[in-house]
Amino acid sequence: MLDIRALRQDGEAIKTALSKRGYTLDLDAFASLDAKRKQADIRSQELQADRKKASKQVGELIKSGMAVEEAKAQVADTLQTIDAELDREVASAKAIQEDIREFLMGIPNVPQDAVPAGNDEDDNVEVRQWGTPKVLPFEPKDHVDVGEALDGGLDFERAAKLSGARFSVMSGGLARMHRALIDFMLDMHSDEHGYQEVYVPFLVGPEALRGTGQLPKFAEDLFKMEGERELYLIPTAEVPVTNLAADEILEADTMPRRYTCHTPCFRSEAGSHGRDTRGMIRQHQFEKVELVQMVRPEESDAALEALTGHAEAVLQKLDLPYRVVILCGGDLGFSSSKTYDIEVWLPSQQCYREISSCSNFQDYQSRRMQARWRNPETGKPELVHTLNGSALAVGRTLVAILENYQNEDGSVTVPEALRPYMRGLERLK
RNA sequence: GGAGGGGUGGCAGAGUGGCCGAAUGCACCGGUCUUGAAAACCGGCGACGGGAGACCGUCCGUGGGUUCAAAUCCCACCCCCUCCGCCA
Repeated sequence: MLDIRALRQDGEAIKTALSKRGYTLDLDAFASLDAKRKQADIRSQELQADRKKASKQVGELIKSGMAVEEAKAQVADTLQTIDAELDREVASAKAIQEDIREFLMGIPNVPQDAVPAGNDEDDNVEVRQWGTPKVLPFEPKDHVDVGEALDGGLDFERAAKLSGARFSVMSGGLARMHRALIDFMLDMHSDEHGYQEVYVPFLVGPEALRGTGQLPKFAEDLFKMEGERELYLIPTAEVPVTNLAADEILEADTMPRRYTCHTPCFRSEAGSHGRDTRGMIRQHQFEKVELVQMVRPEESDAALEALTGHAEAVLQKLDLPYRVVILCGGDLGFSSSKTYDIEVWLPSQQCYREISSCSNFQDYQSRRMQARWRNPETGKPELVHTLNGSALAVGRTLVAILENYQNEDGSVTVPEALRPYMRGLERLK
């Protein structure tokens, strides 16, 4: 959510910045809502103040010895006049406040200056490359062919029997490698990058989803539970982990907060029919190790660079070639002010595919969820900046390993860094 | 599932109809003292919205209600704790 004061003061500048992401901010609508709000606010506050004064007067009269009924009679007329108008004014003030809140909740975050202009992923700008795309001395198979050929490997048909399209079953060595990847990533972030591992609920209420920005606009992307309680399957650990700070005031000496968390993620993929239907690139259920940070505002730019580096470190240890791109305005997520995507090399597609997304949300999420810290310089609670990134999407990491580490005989070499997590196993056959 | 207790400022905790946005303690900030620090003492110190400001309004888990007046009384819901039962 944007700061309403900023919108009043710098409406035009914000509108211009938002146009970079293809969003047209209706400043006239805002101005008229805000004017209406102010009018209703002032009027209802006057009435409330008058009413309060009259009530106090009754108390004072009684105390000075007047009979209760007599004291009430003194103000009866005033109260009657006020009451006639008050209910209406308060109700309309409330309604307009709510309208403004909904209006604000529907505006995406303002892209930073560094975000390049552009409409879609084709306009994203490469920042750096790491490693050299592997050239295999044979025709590379894609991860589906590699995985299905393994002894106990990938099985999409049985997954479909259980749950339909976009699910997978893994077994044997592949299932173990999948689990090993999670362990490997969590250990790395805890031991080397200074994150605290957390375990969180996989079902959350609507308030948490409003806090991070999935609701109210993107309900169709979520799986909603049946039952008397309104609960949703999390689409990413970002939701429960970032909301740990909701409605809290963090002490400065406990910051920055850095959390790493493994969860399954559930996405309806409502808007992506026909895209990536083959294999496990785009699934309704997948595992992800997430990094989340809550930092002082002046530290968030540097924190994004560091966090992105932490995600990159996983690929470096696994020796998987990748590149980092900065998302253009049109491709930027709703709540983000700046996002780096990390894309891993897939030999079968001869291109880089997204495996991580690292974002700085600045105070956009924290304002929605009222996540604050006590600034020692001012003594006041101020909004924190939040960031997160995948480090990494586990399923896609597995895809990248299957493709980049495949051998001509159909076996898959286990990346060296992963072997300690797989009891020394060197090959999947 | 049954019985009871409870949700108040950053934390702890008082407050059972008007003088309460709220005692007190801790924490925090400023000052005195001190070579410095600690201690002691003095003062300050909730959040949000509006206003140039004086100020005004809202907020005591949430939502309704009673009343001229609600943290305080009534109703519903949510959450937490204790005991019993059940259970991975």
